[in-house]
Amino acid sequence: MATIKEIADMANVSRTTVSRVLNDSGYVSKDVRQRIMKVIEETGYVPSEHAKSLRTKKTKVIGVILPKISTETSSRLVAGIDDILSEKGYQILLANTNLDQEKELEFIKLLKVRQVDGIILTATNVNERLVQQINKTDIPLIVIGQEVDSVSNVLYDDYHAARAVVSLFIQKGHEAISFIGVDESDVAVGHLRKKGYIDEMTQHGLTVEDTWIQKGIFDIESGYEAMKKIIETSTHTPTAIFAVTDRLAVGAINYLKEKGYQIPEDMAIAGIGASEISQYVNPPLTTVDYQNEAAGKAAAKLLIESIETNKKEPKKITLDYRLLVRDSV
Amino acid sequence: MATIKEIADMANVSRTTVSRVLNDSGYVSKDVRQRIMKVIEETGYVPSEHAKSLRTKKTKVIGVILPKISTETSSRLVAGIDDILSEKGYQILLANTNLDQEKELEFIKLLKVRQVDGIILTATNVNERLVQQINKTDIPLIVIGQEVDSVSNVLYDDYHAARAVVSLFIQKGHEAISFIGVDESDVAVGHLRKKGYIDEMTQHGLTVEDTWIQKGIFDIESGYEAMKKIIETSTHTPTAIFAVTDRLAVGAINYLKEKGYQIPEDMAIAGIGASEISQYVNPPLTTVDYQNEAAGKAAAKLLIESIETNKKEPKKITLDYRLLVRDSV
DNA sequence: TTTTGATGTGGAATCGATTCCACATTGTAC
DNA sequence: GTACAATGTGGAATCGATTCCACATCAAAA
Repeated sequence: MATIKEIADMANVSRTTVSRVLNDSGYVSKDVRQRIMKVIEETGYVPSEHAKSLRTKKTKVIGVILPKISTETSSRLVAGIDDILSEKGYQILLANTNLDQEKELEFIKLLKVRQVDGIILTATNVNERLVQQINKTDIPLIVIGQEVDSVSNVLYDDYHAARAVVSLFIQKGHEAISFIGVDESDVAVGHLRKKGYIDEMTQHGLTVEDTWIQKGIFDIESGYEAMKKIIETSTHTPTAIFAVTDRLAVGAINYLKEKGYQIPEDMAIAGIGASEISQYVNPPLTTVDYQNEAAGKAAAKLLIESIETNKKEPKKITLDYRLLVRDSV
Repeated sequence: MATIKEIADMANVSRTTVSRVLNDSGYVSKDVRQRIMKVIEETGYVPSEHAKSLRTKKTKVIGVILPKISTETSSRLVAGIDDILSEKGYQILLANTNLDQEKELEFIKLLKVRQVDGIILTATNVNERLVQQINKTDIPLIVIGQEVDSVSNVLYDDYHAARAVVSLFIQKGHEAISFIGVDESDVAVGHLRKKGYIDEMTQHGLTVEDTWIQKGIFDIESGYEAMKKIIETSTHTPTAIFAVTDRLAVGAINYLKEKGYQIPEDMAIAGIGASEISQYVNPPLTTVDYQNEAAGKAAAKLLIESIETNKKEPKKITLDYRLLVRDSV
């Protein structure tokens, strides 16, 4: 791989001049410029990014920290991010925490060392140490999906989405509505969606039995188990189930079908996420579309803005959701 | 961000010595080592990757070129790759071609410039220019899913998988088996799977009518259209459908259901890919599991081996497949 | 006592770019 | 004809590490 010096020698000019052509800065005469261009063409020379980064402190790389790579949410998000970023000549450096909280911290450090121009963090739960680490990071950083005061966020409207789902059930005449959630340390999915559920119920004067609220851990299996618990332990069997993710809902459906329940006649059910399977379960699942790709795009745009203008004040964007009403209610 | 010089000054030693501690190479006395360590601790110093890369020509970054980010295949693949890579301290730099052939070439160049330590390329179709570009790349490179002579490959056994599916149909008594494929410029998915289909049919002395073979373009919609064509144009309506991807199969199912066909009674159907929806369509789809995650892992291992041993001879790995027989046949 | 080899440390070149400054040439206005 | 700005080019420092080589100690071997 050739270097700028070699190009300079071949074109009989100094490195400075080659550099000028490369970045078209400063004055270079037509003649010289063409001579240099020609040499560059012929040799297929491309400047080393590392040398450039070392000097300029810019890398054109954005670090993206994900809780898990192989989920629809993540891959849609990344698709959205990449869509905007690639347009602006940035590339994505992937960091997969595999739901390990420690790794979030580690990766932020690692990405700093690599001098990425910016970081997009999809956080699951936000603890004190993470916030500290975020605050002492001078690299532009966007957090998706969870609120962190000091930086820009792209947020889903978990609270209102949850209320909308419950509201739909109530409209359809349901009163005994049960809930499958996740741990509340996940503020967005665990806490806010639950709060939406509780508030909507309360506002309509509906009571919630303790056994109607169960927890899972994001996978289909635990949705099945949660549903089982609800059915087996409730004195009043509910007539509707609100699961905070589609996968949990699918698990619940599996259990209900196994026990001979008709959906939606015997039990209505809805999830959140608009995952692909939600269309193909039987009956098609009512869900909320969070438009992750749009979220990714929004985050990328925020980040680029922040990088290019070097502005500090954090912006908060709350995205729209769409309730997809299908046959499961 | 501190530099090695500052650390050296604070510890009253030379940069050389600090570097020695950092990489534990050469001789450093206990005293000095501890003194330096202490300063490093206190300042939270971490060496700049760029300066390091500039000097050592190593980046601990692997470029991964994907045809499309947000597909199950890709995300599983990446998950597998990351699994192995992160263990060895490598990170992934993502490059998404969005099915644009030109971009494959571009990205290979770009990744070179960024001096990645290796490249994993998931190619869709392999043309002359791509092979040329690959050959003149001195960076270790693995191609997944398509055969390229000069480099290491991780391959799916498309041909035999296709035969296995067709064989299953035949076993179940089907003779009129039709085929929904994709363009044959995609050697693996388009050509090999078709060849497997044809060969298996021929070997059993079964004839294939022209109209039984239709093409789609990887999405559900085109599966629907292909199925429609088969039904509408065939003089002999087939009794089984082999679609080369699950999505195509799902599209076909949608059409068949719409027209009142019972699956598998009136029409048996199978796909390839073991995508998540394949479990949740009704009836569950018979398909082939290619274990993409395993493929990703295999590719990553090959790549690391190639990087660390600096060996050249290309290796070919053909992965196992599993036929998942479900209610659709 | 001298040699030798292991141990310990620093100086300075190097990687491949960018960029500040100095200097040279040309054109234009007074 | 002089002054001054605009234009064009190169020298050399710089970014932050690694690494070759030289040099200094010191203990054990000859």
